[in-house]
Amino acid sequence: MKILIAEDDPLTLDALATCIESEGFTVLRASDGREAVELWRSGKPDLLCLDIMMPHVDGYEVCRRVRASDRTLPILFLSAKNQEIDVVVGLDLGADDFIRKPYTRSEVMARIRAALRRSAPREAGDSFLLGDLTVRPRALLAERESKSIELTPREVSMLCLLHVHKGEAVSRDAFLDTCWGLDYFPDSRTLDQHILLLRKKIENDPANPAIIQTVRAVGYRLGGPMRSGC
Amino acid sequence: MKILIAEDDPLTLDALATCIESEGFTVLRASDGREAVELWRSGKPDLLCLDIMMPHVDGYEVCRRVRASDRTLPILFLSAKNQEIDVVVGLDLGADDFIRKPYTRSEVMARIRAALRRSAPREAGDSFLLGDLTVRPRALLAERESKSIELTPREVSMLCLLHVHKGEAVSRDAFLDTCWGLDYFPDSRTLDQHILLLRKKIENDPANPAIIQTVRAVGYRLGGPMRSGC
DNA sequence: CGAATTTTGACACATTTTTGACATTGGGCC
DNA sequence: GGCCCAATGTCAAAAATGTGTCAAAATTCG
Repeated sequence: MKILIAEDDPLTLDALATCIESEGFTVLRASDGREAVELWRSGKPDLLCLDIMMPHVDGYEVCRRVRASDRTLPILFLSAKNQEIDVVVGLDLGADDFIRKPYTRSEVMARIRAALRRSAPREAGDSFLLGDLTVRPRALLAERESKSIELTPREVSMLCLLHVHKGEAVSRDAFLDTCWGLDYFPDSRTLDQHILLLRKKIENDPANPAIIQTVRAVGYRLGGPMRSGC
Repeated sequence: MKILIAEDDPLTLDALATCIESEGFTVLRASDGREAVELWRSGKPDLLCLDIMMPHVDGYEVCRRVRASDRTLPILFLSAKNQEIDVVVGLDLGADDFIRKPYTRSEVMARIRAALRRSAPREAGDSFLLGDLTVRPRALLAERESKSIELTPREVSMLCLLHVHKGEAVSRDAFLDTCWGLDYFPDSRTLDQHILLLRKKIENDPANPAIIQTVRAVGYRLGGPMRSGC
């Protein structure tokens, strides 16, 4: 993991860098905004720590330029500027966090860890939520209020497919392609049957499915209020 | 977008809620940790704001429980506790941010916006607006004020056709060509019938269609604000 | 072998699509 | 304006289609 630090005061820069390196990260050092942008382009860091006031190009401007081509790279401001308006400006420029001086090493590290954690790609096999149900693919389990429901590999595979396509309908063909062999096209009730069993297992009221909704002529879709949907 | 606030001081809770609501969010209010967990399960909020010190179950514990089944929901701590160790504990529990008192409204809002922005890499994709209606073709859904309307594939196809030709009339032949088989020429009421059903589903007042307007002798066209001077 | 899982076929049921009959609307024409 | 005609709106019912459900058979796996 590479972290870029842009800070014009050599002492502060060094203190920060030492601290971050001691946690096992690689540090790229920039002493002004221009250098920061160059290093960002050449060094491919995983996270930026930017001071606001720097020669040539200030931290805001660095943030703006980076965000123009990378909307997900974690960017943290570290600054003595203490007006909340600056915080608001910084965050609304697309920064992920704004740490005011005086800060402690441990807080800076905690915020860096938090930012990196968020940007880490989710692994397949991680647990996820389906309504009030927690699905743990690797354990072949679903849990509701600490009650466990055993699942078969195929059932897990179906739930994962639905989860991956959360918010949209998943066609019956997609189910057969993904959860069965590709060239499998029975004119049969196999898929319906599996949906039926799944619903009996995981729905509170299998007769009125709240989790697995059917989309006639297409397939199925996850129900419930979608988070992050606008 | 729903935001859950857990805070045991009624005055603080109310001030926060008012502020957040004024930015257009829906607020779920919890006055202790237990309530917060219940509301989280039932209300499906998009973000949590947690006070640390609360009766029954404290903010840390709420965070722990939520993170046990949802690793991506944005969680912000708002607290008077001012030791950086608390900040570190909070963030390392998986929180996304930690805002200390005294905070300003604008900073809280900026940090909420930042957290929501990160959690919504969700590409709105191909969903589009029809008046006050959001159409999500891939989900076969339309939404108005968070109420879902189920659509059939044909209805989606018709709405998409109208949307593609937004601002101009779409001929009946075009509908039949695109949404039905090409060489389809019944002297029948099929198309009218489908328009009728669609209007019943999506129009506020189906008798006076505001979305799907008929263009006599031609076909139909999307309503709403038209460019003037055609 | 026995248990769990998967598949199949038959049937009922619900929804969508189409059709035909009839009412209503709007525009051109006298 | 009033009339006529074609285009569209509306309804109810039939036809077509897709799913839910069950019981039983087939398969897999320890």
